[in-house]
Amino acid sequence: MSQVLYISPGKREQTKAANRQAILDAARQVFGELGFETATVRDIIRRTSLSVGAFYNYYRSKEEVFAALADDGARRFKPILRAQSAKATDFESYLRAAVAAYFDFLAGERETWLAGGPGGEPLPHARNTPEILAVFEEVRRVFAGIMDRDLAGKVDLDFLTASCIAVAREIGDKMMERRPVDAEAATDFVVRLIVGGLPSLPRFEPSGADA
Amino acid sequence: MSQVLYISPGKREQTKAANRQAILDAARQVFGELGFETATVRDIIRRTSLSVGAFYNYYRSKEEVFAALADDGARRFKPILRAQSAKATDFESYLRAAVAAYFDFLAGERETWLAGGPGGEPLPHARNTPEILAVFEEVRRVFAGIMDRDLAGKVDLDFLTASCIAVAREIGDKMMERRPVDAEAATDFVVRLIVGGLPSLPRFEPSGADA
Amino acid sequence: MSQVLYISPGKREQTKAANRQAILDAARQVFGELGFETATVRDIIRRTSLSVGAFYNYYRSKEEVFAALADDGARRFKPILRAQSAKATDFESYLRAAVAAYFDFLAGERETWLAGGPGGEPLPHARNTPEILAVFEEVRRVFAGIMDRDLAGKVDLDFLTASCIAVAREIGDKMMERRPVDAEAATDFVVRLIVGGLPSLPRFEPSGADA
Amino acid sequence: MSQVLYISPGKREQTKAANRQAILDAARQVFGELGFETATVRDIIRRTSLSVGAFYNYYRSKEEVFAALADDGARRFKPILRAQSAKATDFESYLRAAVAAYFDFLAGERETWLAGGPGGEPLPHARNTPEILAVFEEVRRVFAGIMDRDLAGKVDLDFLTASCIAVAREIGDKMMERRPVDAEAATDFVVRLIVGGLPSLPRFEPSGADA
DNA sequence: AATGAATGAGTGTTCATTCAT
DNA sequence: CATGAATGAACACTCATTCAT
Repeated sequence: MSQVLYISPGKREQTKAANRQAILDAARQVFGELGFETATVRDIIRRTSLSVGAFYNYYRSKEEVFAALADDGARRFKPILRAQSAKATDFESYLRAAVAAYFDFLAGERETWLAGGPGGEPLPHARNTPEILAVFEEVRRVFAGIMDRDLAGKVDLDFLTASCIAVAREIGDKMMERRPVDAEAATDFVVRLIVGGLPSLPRFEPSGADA
Repeated sequence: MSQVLYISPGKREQTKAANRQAILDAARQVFGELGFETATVRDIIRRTSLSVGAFYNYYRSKEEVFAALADDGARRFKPILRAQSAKATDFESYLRAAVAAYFDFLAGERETWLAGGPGGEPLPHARNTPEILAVFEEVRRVFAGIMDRDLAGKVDLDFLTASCIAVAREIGDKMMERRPVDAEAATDFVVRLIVGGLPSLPRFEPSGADA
Repeated sequence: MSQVLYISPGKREQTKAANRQAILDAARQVFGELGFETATVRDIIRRTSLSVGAFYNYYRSKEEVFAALADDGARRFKPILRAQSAKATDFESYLRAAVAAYFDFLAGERETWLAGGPGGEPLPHARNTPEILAVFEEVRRVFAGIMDRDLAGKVDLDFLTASCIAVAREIGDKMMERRPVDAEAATDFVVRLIVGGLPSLPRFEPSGADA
Repeated sequence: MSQVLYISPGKREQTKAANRQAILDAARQVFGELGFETATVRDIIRRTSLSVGAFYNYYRSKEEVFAALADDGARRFKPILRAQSAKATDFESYLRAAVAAYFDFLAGERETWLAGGPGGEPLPHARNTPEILAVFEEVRRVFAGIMDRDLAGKVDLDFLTASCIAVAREIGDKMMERRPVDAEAATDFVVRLIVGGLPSLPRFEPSGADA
């Protein structure tokens, strides 16, 4: 027998990586536009030069691509957010750091936004890429931690966290739809709105009430 | 060979309307719990005394019930919102009126919220009843009008509207998850946050605004 | 509303029952010819005037038809076998009763044997209808009980049971391939062979050996 | 860019034969454990140091390995059986020789039997290795010849052959499941049962036989 | 009108087979 | 020759919609 070993990545490895990425990119678009349920594996591979079978060479199931996308987003965003918030000292700087990190992440994802399916209608309100959902989860955790330390027992934490996320999410989307994408201005808007509104919020005085 | 019994021939029109409503009610629950894609027509009629066939006597498709639900919500909410905001004089009272109207609407929908899937977990992000989405659209229009009159050219209207909607939506959901449902407190939270933050918002003074 | 109730079976019920049976018959053929794995649901419905969807109106899965067939066979055979063997007094009459019951059952199934797919090749050695497998299981149990009582400790029970089943099975198939089908002759052959051979079988003498 | 190493250019032919055999061995195991349909080509090559591609270098299809296995078994068994039965003088010695040969063949295949699925239950009716089926065909032919010579016109030859095969097959399987594997005892059981039963079999004396 | 069985396109997934490297 | 990624037909099963009753 003559056994042949190919050493060094070579073209094979390259295309493998490229295909993996192509599927990921297509999946990001499709999930974003259609949502997990509506999106079909065939929708994904149609945006690709691959076949159904090839999809399953790279990911074991529709769910796995979704998870891979989410992991990827969370993994890329987590260190940025951690680094930023480590430097922060009070609530405002925490908030600003987190929002700025999130908006930077979003802006970095720009290429994805620009894609726009070949034949499909780009559904308006569909920004539910698993990556983005994962990022929100991370932000939510950090925010909760931040506010717990600084503001506990004074304002309705649950409501406040929810509001921060909601505003950041919405303004983030709006920001991405504008040209040029101005992350600084958007960050400023969010932080001023929240921090400005904070003192006006109803408080439960000394005697501890619950939520 | 097949014997036919007509039971209570009564007011045809009455029962027709009742069936229409029964489907609508069932659909509201099901779409709320499962989302449009996951929900099946059979899921809907199962919560009804009707048959699949009857469903198609009243609505031409799954999509049509969804649309009907949206119309219904918008129709019921529009007059309330209009009446409330007619009495308002400045931005704060406008905002408060609109948010209060929305939260009242939500609270009135309570039965729906109480449903809770038979065997399943009350899916987290499944609060997208078409009615609710329609209400948001209406709120968005009114808000835009209000702010256009009072604040135009000074703050980023698009961002501000988006923020109001986002916060109202999120806090509305949170409110509904609490017992007892306290619409007044929730309204207060939203209004204070927004109105309190308003003065801190960046303004583009004399020179022209952008898009 | 006018509610209409159709009372008495009517044509609907009739065709339902007919379809159920048609699927069962088609499945018996297909499983017999192809085996459970190889047989596809489409193979089954192709032998029917129904659609894929209809199949699932009647049976929840491919496995369920298989089970239904097996249950049916076991249910029909069990009482016959029980009745026959209740009357038996020694091993020979037991054996004869059981074999006769099995061969009668087989002969009663004749229509099925005559079917023969429209376009497909009637694979030679494929008599593994779930019904028949179920019948064998039942026979095996009864035989084991019988021999346990009469012959325990003297001959290799496991070998003997296996031999009885094997011979009955094989001769049963052969019998069905002949015209006319002569159950009595076949039964006689099996019983004589086994009962005649029994005294020659090796025994483990007084001192108990194991199997 | 891709570096190619040829390892041990050695005797081409030797390794080719070895690979062929490796595939055959793996296939024997896999078909035995899983059956033809359930077994996948990947299941086979996974028990090999080869790749899917290599599989198709040696065999043109999954079916071809199956056939090759059958041929192999028949080829190996045929001479043994022939030799044994050449020495036989009457029916009993013929039968004993054939059964002994078959059981020896089976015992020689022991390694295969020992395999036992990695995670799964050793499927009950999955002893249909093509080799074994082929062996049966051969046995059937020899038996038919033997009995034709010795017993023609007196007993139902077709029934008797079928019974011999059925019993040998079944007892062979049982034998292989016991420890230690005792081919002699098993042979004795089969021969005594059949030969003992033979005189009791119904005969069609003077007048003509049917088919 | 009401019914619910029938339909068949569509879904996620598997697997024998091919072919560029 | 070996390799293993690519292919696409096939599978079991679901579900919106139609239609005979």
